Amino acid sequence: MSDPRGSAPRSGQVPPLNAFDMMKERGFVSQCSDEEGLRKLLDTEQVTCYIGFDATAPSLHIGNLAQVMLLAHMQRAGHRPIALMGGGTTRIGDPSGKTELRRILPVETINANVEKFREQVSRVLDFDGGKALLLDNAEWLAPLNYIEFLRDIGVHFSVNRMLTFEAYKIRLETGLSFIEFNYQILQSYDYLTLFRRHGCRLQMGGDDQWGNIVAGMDLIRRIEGAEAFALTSPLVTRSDGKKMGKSETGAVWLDAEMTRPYDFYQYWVNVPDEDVQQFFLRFTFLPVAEIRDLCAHKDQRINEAKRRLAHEITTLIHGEEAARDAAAAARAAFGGGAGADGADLSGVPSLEVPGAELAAGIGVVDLFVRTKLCASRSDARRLVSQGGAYVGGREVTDVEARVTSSDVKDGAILLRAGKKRYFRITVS
RNA sequence: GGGGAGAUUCCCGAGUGGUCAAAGGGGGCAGACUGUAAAUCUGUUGGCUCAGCCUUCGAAGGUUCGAAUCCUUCUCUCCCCA
Repeated sequence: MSDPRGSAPRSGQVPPLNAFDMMKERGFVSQCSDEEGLRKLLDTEQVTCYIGFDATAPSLHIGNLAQVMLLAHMQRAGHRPIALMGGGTTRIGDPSGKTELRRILPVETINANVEKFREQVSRVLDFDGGKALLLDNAEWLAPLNYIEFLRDIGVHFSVNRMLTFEAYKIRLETGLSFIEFNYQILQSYDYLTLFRRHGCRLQMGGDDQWGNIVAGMDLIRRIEGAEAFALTSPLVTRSDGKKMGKSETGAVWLDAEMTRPYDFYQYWVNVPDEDVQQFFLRFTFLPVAEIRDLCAHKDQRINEAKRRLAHEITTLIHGEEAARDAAAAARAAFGGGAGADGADLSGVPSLEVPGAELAAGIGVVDLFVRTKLCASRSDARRLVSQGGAYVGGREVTDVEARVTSSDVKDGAILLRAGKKRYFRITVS
């Protein structure tokens, strides 16, 4: 249970017959091209399904993780997921939901991103023995011949119809370049290719992808005369209206360098009450009944559930040890009061400062800036004057105050900015 | 190709010669209230050697005692006509 990967489906296991209902129960279903048809298909055979991922950032963030989790849930239900990296389509840019032209990334950057994704997705999906596939659409998009493509694929697309899609309608107001306009055609071609090569018959994605997915489905019907399916999930939203995956400091990434495991863990602990169940369902593999149980309580006990949620997801992404460290650090910081003696602060970011320098004394303002707790000296002054700066548990009220060796406790100094941000200074 | 509109601080968006580091909203940060939640209220939100100084209003020049505001050129964006 604590290592979700441990219970991945074994080969030869008979697929449970209700993958569709599982998705529905866990909140993954928003729109479906043919609910009955898909349910029947999922009941009768192992279905290959895919979701595409952009390669615009050097790491997946937790919004993408929602999609990866859908694939993982499908895998556990006995089906075969394909994670398709958009190494090729990213060279174009998807206009869906965007109001501005996306800047086009250099090919080398895209390739590097694809490699990072490959590693991250492997943490959640089990690729052993072809139980899941990881592909890059650059493989078939890059060598495309323009004339042939127009002749074989382009003929099947009606510009009139494409113009009716909401995504393009919006962009029509502000401007839509020709290559962006082709995104849907390329994504459709992806689906067709996966159908041909891997027998993929289900494409999933977020609600914003509905148009693109359906277009691919149509293409398969026109060219191959075969039935394929489309299914979209509601975009993960937070009840407080904050953008999913955006923390105070920006997006929450899966990469430990970009978002420290401690912050990753804290993100989930700080989720609004109303969202806990929804996140459990989509981001963990816990049985639905158990989730309902965990989320049944209001008031303080819901925090219990939040910690469990954070533990499950952090374990999945960063491993059990990192999750434990993060939990311990959080307990130390919030549990027994800030900087309680003997607290385990290993998960709190830290900085080493030469003992000699400390002996001479360092201005609080300087120190807070050095820890990145404050963006500038002005910012640090502001923090102090507003009563949000703490050194070793004591509030600092004087901007001119200095931190010296006498502030060291157990070989370190714990700094705090506001209620939640901690930083540890160690002496060398 | 022709005509028109515009580029303002993290975002949106006021601002047409001094009282502008620049209204208002959003977001962020801090404080109060709490459950490391939400909602709400308050303060704050360019930088610094901080009662003062420096750098910002697409870019570069110019006019002026003084420019985000006026002039010139350039770059980019959008709209309309062809």
